[in-house]
Amino acid sequence: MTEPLHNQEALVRSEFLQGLSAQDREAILRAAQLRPVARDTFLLRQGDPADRVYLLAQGRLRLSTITPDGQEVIIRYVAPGEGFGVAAALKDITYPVSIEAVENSLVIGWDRATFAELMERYPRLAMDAMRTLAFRMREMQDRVRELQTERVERRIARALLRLVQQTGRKVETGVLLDLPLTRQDLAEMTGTTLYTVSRVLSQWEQAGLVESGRERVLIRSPHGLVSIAEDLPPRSTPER
Amino acid sequence: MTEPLHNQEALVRSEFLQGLSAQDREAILRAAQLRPVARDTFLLRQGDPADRVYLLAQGRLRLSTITPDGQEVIIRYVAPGEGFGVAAALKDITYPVSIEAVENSLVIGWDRATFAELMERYPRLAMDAMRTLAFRMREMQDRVRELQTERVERRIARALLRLVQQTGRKVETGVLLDLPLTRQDLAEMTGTTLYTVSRVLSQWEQAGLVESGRERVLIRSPHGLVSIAEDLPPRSTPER
DNA sequence: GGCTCTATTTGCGCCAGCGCAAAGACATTC
DNA sequence: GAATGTCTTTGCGCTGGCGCAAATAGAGCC
Repeated sequence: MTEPLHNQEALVRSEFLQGLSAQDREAILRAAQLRPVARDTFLLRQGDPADRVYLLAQGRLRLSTITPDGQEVIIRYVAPGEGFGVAAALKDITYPVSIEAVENSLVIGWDRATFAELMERYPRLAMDAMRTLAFRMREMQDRVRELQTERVERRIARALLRLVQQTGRKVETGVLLDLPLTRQDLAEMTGTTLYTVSRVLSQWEQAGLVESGRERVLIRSPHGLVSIAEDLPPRSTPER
Repeated sequence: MTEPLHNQEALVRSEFLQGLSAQDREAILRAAQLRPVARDTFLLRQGDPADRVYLLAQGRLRLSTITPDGQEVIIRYVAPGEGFGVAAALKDITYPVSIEAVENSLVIGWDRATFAELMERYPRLAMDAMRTLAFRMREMQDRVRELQTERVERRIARALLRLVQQTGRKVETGVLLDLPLTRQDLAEMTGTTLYTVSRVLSQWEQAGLVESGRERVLIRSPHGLVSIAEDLPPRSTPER
């Protein structure tokens, strides 16, 4: 957490630093601290004092909450260029999620006061942060709608499609989700159990839609998943 | 939507206008337009261009989305002093929810450009708006966690307790939810059906926890609901 | 008071999805 | 390359909650 940083690819194109000149962006980044987070270790834990705002430079993070009785819920995955901890540092005393690296990662962070100063000095930064929050808000709203109105199969399809957007890597036979992803992970993203996820994936594999293995999912037919996620009945889905 | 406004009780104490001097607050309010919304009419519809930021002065609003196949989901109720439309006006082209008055209401609104200017002139306003967004974010996150991990009965208990916080009116025999609230509404807030809500309420009525009628719920024992919402098993709730 | 409309309740049958259990498939380590 | 640990699959039985249908209860209107 020592030396400064300026023009990493992911940071330049970050949602966070959009409307800013290269110069301002550099100034903002110089005020940040770097910190590597090794795979399978936690950057911070739910309940820790929320004193920093972060941006992911490299790698992949998972934000999750755990209920008192030990059930985990994955709030979202973070890809390079995305910010996190904004809402918490703004409003809460403590972080509401635990943050774990699912790959070796590099995060940059500002302490709360510094970030506040920066927002004051660079109103565009404040705007970007707000826009980011607004965007996350909208995503969460959609997720609530999904959880309340859609069946498990459809939710899983949507979750995969979202991951395709965020981290899909095109290969010869389809799109590979470029992160280690267990059945349990998918269950925690969609509000079901690892058993049901496994059964659904098996079924899709039969149908030639996906190809999945240990901690690995390859989507052979994104279009097929879309037709499950949307409404086009792939099979005998009764009217509802 | 004509004459200005300054010091309504609810507005002075609004989450939106917290860190501001009475003077600044007044200036901000003067830049807004007033608009009454009669009970059971819509202020705006999902899909309308998101060109305004609002604050509720009086009454009660319901924000909801509807799925293509006609299922409705209630995102939240708005109480006096609360802002809404912030995220949409910031980021989206169109509003993602429809907004209906469940009581005769009075809203004040700024157009997007004016609000942006105000935020620039009064950084505290920007901070408050951000803090509000962050707070909503957190609420939505909690709701997702609930939907994924908790059973229907518990979700209904939580929804009622939230309403108690927001709109509970203390009466002799308990706390009355001071808004017209159907079983269908509760179902749309908690991701279940009006049938299940009805059954659960009947059961609670038997147990003396609530007293409910047509579009009306009175909580006789908030404490009893809490013990359902939390973990203390009220009866023979098996371990998990 | 009677009519109409909407909200509520409850019996009943059904099924999507849960979760245990046990077996099988990969990876990793030494 | 054998052993260990984790992840995945699938059979099986069960149940929470759904949703139709039909009866009942309020509330407002004339």
